[in-house]
Amino acid sequence: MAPHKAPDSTRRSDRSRRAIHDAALALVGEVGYARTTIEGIAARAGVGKQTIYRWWPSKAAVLMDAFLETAARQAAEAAGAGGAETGGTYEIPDTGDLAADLKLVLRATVDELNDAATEAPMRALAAEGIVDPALGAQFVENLLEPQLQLYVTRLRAAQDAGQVRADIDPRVALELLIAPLTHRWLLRTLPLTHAYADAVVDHALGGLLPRAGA
Amino acid sequence: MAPHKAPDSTRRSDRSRRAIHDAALALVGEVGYARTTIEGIAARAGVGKQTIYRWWPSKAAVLMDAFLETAARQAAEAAGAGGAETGGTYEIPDTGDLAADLKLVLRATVDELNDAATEAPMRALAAEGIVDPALGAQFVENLLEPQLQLYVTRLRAAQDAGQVRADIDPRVALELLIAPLTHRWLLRTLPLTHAYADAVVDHALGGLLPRAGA
Amino acid sequence: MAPHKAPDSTRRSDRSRRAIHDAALALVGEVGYARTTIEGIAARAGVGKQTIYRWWPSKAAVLMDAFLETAARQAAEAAGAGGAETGGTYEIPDTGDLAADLKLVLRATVDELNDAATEAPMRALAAEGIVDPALGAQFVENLLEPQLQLYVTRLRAAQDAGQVRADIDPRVALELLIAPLTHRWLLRTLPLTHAYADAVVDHALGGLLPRAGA
Amino acid sequence: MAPHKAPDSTRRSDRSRRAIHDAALALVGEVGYARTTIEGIAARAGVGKQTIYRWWPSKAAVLMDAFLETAARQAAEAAGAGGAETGGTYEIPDTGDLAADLKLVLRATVDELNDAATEAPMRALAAEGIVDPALGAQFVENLLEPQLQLYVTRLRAAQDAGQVRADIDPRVALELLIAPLTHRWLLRTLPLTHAYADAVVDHALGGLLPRAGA
DNA sequence: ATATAACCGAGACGGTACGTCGGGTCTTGCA
DNA sequence: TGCAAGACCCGACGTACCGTCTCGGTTATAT
Repeated sequence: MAPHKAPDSTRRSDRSRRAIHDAALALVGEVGYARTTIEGIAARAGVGKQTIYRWWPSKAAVLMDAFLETAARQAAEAAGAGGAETGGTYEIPDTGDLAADLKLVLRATVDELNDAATEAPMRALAAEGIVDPALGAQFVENLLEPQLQLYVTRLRAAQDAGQVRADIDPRVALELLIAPLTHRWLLRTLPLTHAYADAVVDHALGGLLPRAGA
Repeated sequence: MAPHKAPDSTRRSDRSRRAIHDAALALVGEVGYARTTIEGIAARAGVGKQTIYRWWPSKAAVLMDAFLETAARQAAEAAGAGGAETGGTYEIPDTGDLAADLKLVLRATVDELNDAATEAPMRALAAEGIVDPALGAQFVENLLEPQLQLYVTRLRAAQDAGQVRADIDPRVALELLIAPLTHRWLLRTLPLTHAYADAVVDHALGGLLPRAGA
Repeated sequence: MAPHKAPDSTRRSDRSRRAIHDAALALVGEVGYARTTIEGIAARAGVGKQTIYRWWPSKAAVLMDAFLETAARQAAEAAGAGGAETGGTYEIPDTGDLAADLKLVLRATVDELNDAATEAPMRALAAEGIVDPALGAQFVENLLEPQLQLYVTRLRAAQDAGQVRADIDPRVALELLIAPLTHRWLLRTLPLTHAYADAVVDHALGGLLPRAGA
Repeated sequence: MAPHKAPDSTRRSDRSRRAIHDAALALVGEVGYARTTIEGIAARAGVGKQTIYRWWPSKAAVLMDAFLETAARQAAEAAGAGGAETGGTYEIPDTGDLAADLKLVLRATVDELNDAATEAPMRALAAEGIVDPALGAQFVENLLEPQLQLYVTRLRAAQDAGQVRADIDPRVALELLIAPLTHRWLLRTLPLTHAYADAVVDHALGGLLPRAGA
């Protein structure tokens, strides 16, 4: 199990790391994931191929890293800017009106998913994660799950406030809200709009069955 | 457009077509989608590479075709066998108990998705469709949408019977039911079980908000 | 040793045969021998590939046939025109002046070899014959040897007339005259000119050694 | 011109170069030129195809290189061995008896041409050079012309010694001697023997015309 | 202050697969 | 049955990238 020469990360060139991230994201955006190659990234970044292979195990890993870095930077900026993020990464607002809060957040999510700039690499990464379990786990753990936890938090708060039934499992509830958006985005079955986000919230909150009082 | 010599499909070898389908499915199952090559499919099928390139534009298209063929055959058999399918392709039962009917069908879906035999090619196809819009559209149109329509039908019947509120949009409702399963399957966030299917049905039908009468 | 279905040559389409010859010669002239393909010949001749494979064993054979046909036609025309040919195929003149007669014929040969129109296919055929003994034998027997025999005849006549030494072997003598031209043409060592033809005749007739009487 | 990335020849692998030469010569000898493929050479040499394409433009060029290398090595060995070569590459002997010297050398040439081991690749190269002017020029310049110059030297010496007429053009004379051998070898008209070499020398030296003193 | 060890750019290397071309065989439908 | 058409299996083409491997060259500690 010789680790086969672990490179010394203290001597790693930050300049190269950044250039590789940038080149990878740019190329995926321009020509798509499939036609993005390690050689192409290296050439574009002005970097030797070995420098990529030394630090990443695969093309997908490079891209993932680039994403995580971007996400981290954005989070840092958000935190720096102080305020609670909307569609971003920070926290779901709690105005007391659960429906309104969820619609706000899910509309922001819709906008984020519909953003042309990030769509290609995002899809590529998701697709790769679907096929490659290890990468998928990383994707979920680092990018998706933190977001989902925000919903858990918000829903628990709503339960505590009596706005959501106590026998609801927040994890299931959150998937009822999030999954339909993901579904439309990934599979492109129907357009992903604000109206749809609203409808999802309304249907999920209200349920399908006739209400006793109605 | 691109005339580029359309081959004469009346002279196409059915033997080869079938062999290619079989080889493609077998290889994807055995070594995974990424390591399945056109060359490998051709060799396994005992066929010239050109025969694949003559009739399909890509590896994904071959696989899609193989799936459609399989699905069509199963549908034909199901129709021949007469009965209403459960997890299959035919029809959602209507016993009058919507929750029970949905749980039955969704549990079957869970089993289908968890089937080790079809998982690899199914994931591969889905992933490819996520990145390639044309393929994705074909995937949705031919494999997914027909299934979804069954839910629309069943939900409308439930509405007519007063078991579902009239202001519910069946399309949205169905996505509330299906999307969470798809979500767990594609992203592998948490295990996809019968219990989860049941929970989804219960949460979706009942809604998150406290019921007036409760 | 079943001849594997000998085709019935009485039912052969003369139209196709000619079209194939023409297409073959045209293509070799236009794109060169190497880039001339059986498929290309068939397409150009408006003929099925099988029609070529039915009657010829190889691309070279088609070309050879085309040449023989052309040569035969020219010979027929020459014979019809009555006169003795010069550089052609018929007969070497005998004016009593051997040197002059040979120069006349060899100059005509030079012109023939330098003819741009026939050069490409001629070279191709020669080259193919150099590598493929069977084809080479055909080439020699049908195209070259008949020409060489004319020299034998003329040289014997010269011997009979006392213009050439009796101990000369006409076969060797003829090769002394012809081979240098062929050599320059095939290997492109130096330009192939009338002056060279004359020089070859002079050197061969006079020999290299000092003449006793000189 | 064609920038197209010139490879850095200082980093070229000598091991590969040699292996490719050897494989090429071996294959041409074993299966003939036409059935020798780049792919086959690469496989036999244990080399990637790209390594061949990186350094040579064509199969013929590989073979030519292999020949030149072999010839150069033999020349070096001959030079090292010190002595004057016979059929080889070094020098035509001058014993004062021109006829005998020429017969010696031409007989050696006959043996060389009849050598079964080198015949196939030699013919292939010659044939390729006949069709491809660039390759032919290389063939002539590097392999043929150096040999021919030896004859020029020897014939001039003979002229100086009064053994050959002063009005003889050594270049034409040499072709009178060499071309007939080449002719028989390339076109396989008649067997190429020592006796023929002798006859060519005798006919060329003595000439065809009756000698004054005879 | 200088060795000496790493990362780094560059790119040649042995490979695998690509998508295309053409070879030679076989089948179909027309004359 | 000959023929035009062209699908078929196959082998090779020349190219693109893979991941590994040298090669100098530049840093950047550790003597």
